[in-house]
Amino acid sequence: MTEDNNSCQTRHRLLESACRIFAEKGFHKATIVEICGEAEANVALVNYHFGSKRKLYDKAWRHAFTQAQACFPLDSGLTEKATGEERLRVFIFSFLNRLLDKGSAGYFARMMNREMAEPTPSFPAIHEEALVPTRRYLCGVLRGLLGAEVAEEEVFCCCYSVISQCVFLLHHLPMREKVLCKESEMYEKIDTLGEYLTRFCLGGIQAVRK
Amino acid sequence: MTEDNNSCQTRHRLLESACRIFAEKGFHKATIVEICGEAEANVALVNYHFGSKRKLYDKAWRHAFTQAQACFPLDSGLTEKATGEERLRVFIFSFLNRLLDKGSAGYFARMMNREMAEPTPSFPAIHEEALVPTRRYLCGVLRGLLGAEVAEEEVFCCCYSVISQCVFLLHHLPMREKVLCKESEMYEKIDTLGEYLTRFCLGGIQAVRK
Amino acid sequence: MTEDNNSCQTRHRLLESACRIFAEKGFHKATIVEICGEAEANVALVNYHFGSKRKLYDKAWRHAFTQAQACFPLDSGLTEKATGEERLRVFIFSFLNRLLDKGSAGYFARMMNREMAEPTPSFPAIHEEALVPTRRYLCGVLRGLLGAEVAEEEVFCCCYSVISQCVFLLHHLPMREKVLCKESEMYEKIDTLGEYLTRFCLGGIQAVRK
Amino acid sequence: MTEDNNSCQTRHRLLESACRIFAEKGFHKATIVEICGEAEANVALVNYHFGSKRKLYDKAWRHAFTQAQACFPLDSGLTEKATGEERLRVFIFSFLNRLLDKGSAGYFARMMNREMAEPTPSFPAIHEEALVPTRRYLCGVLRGLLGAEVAEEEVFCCCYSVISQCVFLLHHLPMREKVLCKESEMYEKIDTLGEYLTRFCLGGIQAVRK
DNA sequence: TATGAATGAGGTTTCATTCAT
DNA sequence: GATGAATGAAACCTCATTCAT
Repeated sequence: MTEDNNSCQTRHRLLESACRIFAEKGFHKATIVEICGEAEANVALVNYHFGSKRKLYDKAWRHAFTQAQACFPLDSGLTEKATGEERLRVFIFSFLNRLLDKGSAGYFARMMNREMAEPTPSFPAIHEEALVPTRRYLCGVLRGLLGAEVAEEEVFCCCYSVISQCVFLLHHLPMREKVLCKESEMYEKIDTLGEYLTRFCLGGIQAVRK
Repeated sequence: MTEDNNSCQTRHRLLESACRIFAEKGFHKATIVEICGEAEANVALVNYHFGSKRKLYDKAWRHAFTQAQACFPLDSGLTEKATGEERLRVFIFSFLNRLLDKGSAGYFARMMNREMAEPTPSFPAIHEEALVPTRRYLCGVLRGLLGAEVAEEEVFCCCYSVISQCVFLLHHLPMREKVLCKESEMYEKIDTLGEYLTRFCLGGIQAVRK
Repeated sequence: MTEDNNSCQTRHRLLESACRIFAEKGFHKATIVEICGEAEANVALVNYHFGSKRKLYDKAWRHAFTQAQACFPLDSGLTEKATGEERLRVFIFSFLNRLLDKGSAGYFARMMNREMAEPTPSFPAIHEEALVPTRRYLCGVLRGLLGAEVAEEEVFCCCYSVISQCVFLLHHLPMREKVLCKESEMYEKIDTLGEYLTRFCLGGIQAVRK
Repeated sequence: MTEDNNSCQTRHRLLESACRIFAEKGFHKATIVEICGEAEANVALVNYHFGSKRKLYDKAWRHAFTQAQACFPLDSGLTEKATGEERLRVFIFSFLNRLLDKGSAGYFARMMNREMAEPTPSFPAIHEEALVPTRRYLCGVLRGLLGAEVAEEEVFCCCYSVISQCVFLLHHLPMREKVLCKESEMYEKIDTLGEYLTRFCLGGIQAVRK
């Protein structure tokens, strides 16, 4: 936040618009004209403030990631004494919140959604700075549940199992928006959903542990 | 399929190229020039034969879906006496094969990968014709495992749990290509992976059933 | 000429306009819009026919060089028995004509004028294909005048002496156009000028030969 | 030069940067941002101090010309008794030094190199203030060598012959940088080169004089 | 004097689509 | 059926210049 000093309002407005529009349309379909239009700024200002569309995107995903982390920490409210099950539950709920938030805390997840299907040149940096740390945290939680004798590879697979089920919801967002699939209304209720996922995953983990 | 009569070779070549390139690059980044280049056809022929890029895409995903179904039926090799567990295992393996196939049987899955993250106007039709039937089949399998007293909603959730874990692999393909994440090498082995997923999902289902 | 088949008139018009405008304004100040305007063609056609502005330039200088060679061959009218002095005179006159021609035979020289002061990425190819052969021809002529015992380096210097004096005229064109320097009116008379240059250079060559 | 009072350091830094960058890239390819970047000044200051890019260029070439004159006077070290040949030799060496100097004494020559190929609106003033006086001086030297009965026009031609051969070297600099033409290595040695040019020109002059 | 921000015009390129043959 | 040429809209980027402070 110190380097992105908001001394310039327009610059900040551009960043906000960029986050929203990149999240909504992805890097390629988002246009500078649209971002500037929303920020009520001249198109040349993107290049003035950020250098290029790509560099703006780099600032934007970092900005969005910071907001997601701040709003929904992965270990929110956990004490040192929390059990592995509690840690997993909290992770799942935090992750779901990040994924389903319709405001600025959800921008990063939506950007990642596109990034996975159609990576931009920024992907390696995103992976390094945002995805790997998250995965590492979850692996730690899962190791606690699986015990020491389970192979690292299986911890890793469980990690993907948990994440994939959460992410698929987001993956599913456009489907729901387009198709209005009434059966999936329950997905709106994060509580119900989180409980279900926790239960399912704990069952799966149990089975993996043998 | 009768209208797709291969009376015209060029038209067929265009369709094949379109499948490959739409699968590789997605609808938006694929260009007509490239598709025609690969098919050794004139650019005007896309519009002549199909009307527009969008209509070509419509033919292409259907074509790709047909191929995926033909190569990897979801109930491949099952007899009437097969248990629920066997049915689930076969589903997972078939689905994984569709997802990871590098040839024409994998085109549809890769198109869907993009379609989920960035739906085109064709999405509703795809959903209706391809995704819903698949989901319905899997729900049947899961109902057999969960028993009659479990709510429909929970069957539905399990269905998403199974599918999401499979799909995430594909979702992860570009990431793996870009980042060369060595830890996930085991994902190459469909056998190992399928067994893992079957075990994890059966555990999860067990937990949901209580 | 065989690959630049003029089967397409617009393409040919574009090439002609490009030669004229690149010669007049140089690569950087010439704009695609202007070239297409003169050729009465859509701006996208440059990229359609040639791929990019740079590739158009590549076609253009080659086209212009071909025209210059065809109009004013360096050995125009020489027989096998021609003396060294006659060969030098013919070279100087041909070269002057290429430099001072106001039509298409002079385009290449004017392009080179810019290319020398501000080389484009095409320069190495130009040098290789156009400049080196010309220099090699003149060096042959000069070797005949200087005799066998003069060092290669000195032949080379004389070559530059001859060329530089010719080229400077062209170099001087914009000056004349801008300043209307009446003293230099004689430069218009290629005859007078060519005789002067021949005399001066022969004197210089004599002095170098000792 | 009194108006160029160095009361303002920033203004002076801008002028210095402008000289260097205009010499390196020419008027058109040099950008205000780059000049100001090198001078560590704000982009608005060019217009504040000089009015426009063009007016900055006007100050710059004059500044550069002054430096060239100060470093390498055309009659450096000559006494009143010096012969015409000595005067010519000194002129050629001074001129070569101005052309080939890599520091600030060479900026003007490099600006002229571009100016000749692609004149800016400043050209008439440059011609009047810088080029004509130099030419006039050389004509005086040549008149001494040619004698009184040779026509003014021929003195003028000889003047161009001398200058053109010198200038061509600079004209050739970018070519040498791009193409690494090893044959011309000797051109690096100003001594060798100056002697050669003096000899060649004296021979030419002799021939013109008949 | 100096600054950071803002502007607008203009440039190249890409691409789906259409036209005439 | 098929072709090559042509079109126009839209995208990103650059840059000299100007404004408000």
